[in-house]
Amino acid sequence: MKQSRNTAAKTKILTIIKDSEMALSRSEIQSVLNGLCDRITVYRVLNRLVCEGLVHKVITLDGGVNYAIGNTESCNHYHIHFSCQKCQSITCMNDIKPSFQLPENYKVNSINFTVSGLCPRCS
Amino acid sequence: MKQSRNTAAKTKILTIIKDSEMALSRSEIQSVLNGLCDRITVYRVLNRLVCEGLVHKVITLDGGVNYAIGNTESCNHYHIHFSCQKCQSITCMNDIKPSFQLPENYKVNSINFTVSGLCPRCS
DNA sequence: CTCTTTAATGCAACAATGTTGCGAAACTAA
DNA sequence: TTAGTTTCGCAACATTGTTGCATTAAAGAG
Repeated sequence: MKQSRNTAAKTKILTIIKDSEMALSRSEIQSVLNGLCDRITVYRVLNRLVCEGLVHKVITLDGGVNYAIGNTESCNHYHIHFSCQKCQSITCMNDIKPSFQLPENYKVNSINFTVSGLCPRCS
Repeated sequence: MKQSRNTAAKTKILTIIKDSEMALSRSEIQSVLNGLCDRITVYRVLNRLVCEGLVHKVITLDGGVNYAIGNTESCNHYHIHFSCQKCQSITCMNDIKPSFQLPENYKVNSINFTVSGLCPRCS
């Protein structure tokens, strides 16, 4: 395993994600960076952060990829993402676990559950 | 509202989706078409089929867009998609509805619930 | 069956996302 | 300070998805 370094880009991007209440896309992050680094570097930093378990991906209803703070494992297991149709925000609802019953013979590894509607601010 | 026509491409694509047990991507559909029509036409046909409520989109865990037979409305409301990590198949589990409890003030419109793991054939 | 209207198609062009290779820069440990 | 490795920026490329425009074809009217 490669040793990872704390570069300016990585630190800044991690801070941006940490300070955001909602999951952000690569381009949203990029626009806050004010040219601190290249587009490709943002992709690579995000991949590294996901690998290192500091950040996890959130897939939006239309297939967009967003990033939020937190470990992928704990995230994939039984928590809900809320997607507001008005303000477009994606929020991790860490405490809410859905329940469901699959037929036998299906082995569950992870789930991705996105609920779409109106958040408290917009409703 | 535009009047829709039953063209060769549309008929063939609808048949492919109907006959498939799992949700297919644009490129998978394309490769079965054997050059019957253009890439752009496939996109347009798929969009039309979704508009007409004959087909619905399924977003995979990594943000890919797949298509499966059936109405979007009925699909978005409370049914699960199963994604097999081995054979990559995406299956609509029409009968299984997850249950969950959101905080007050959240208004739910639709859900997208994808469970990932091993299907019966692969486990 | 032919004509007319309008939807559908193919092509070119474009935009956005995401990846890879490579040389240059920067970090870290000795 | 030096050597080794990681990260960065750039160029290039692949894939997905959309739009405008001229051409083709479906389907109803006569």
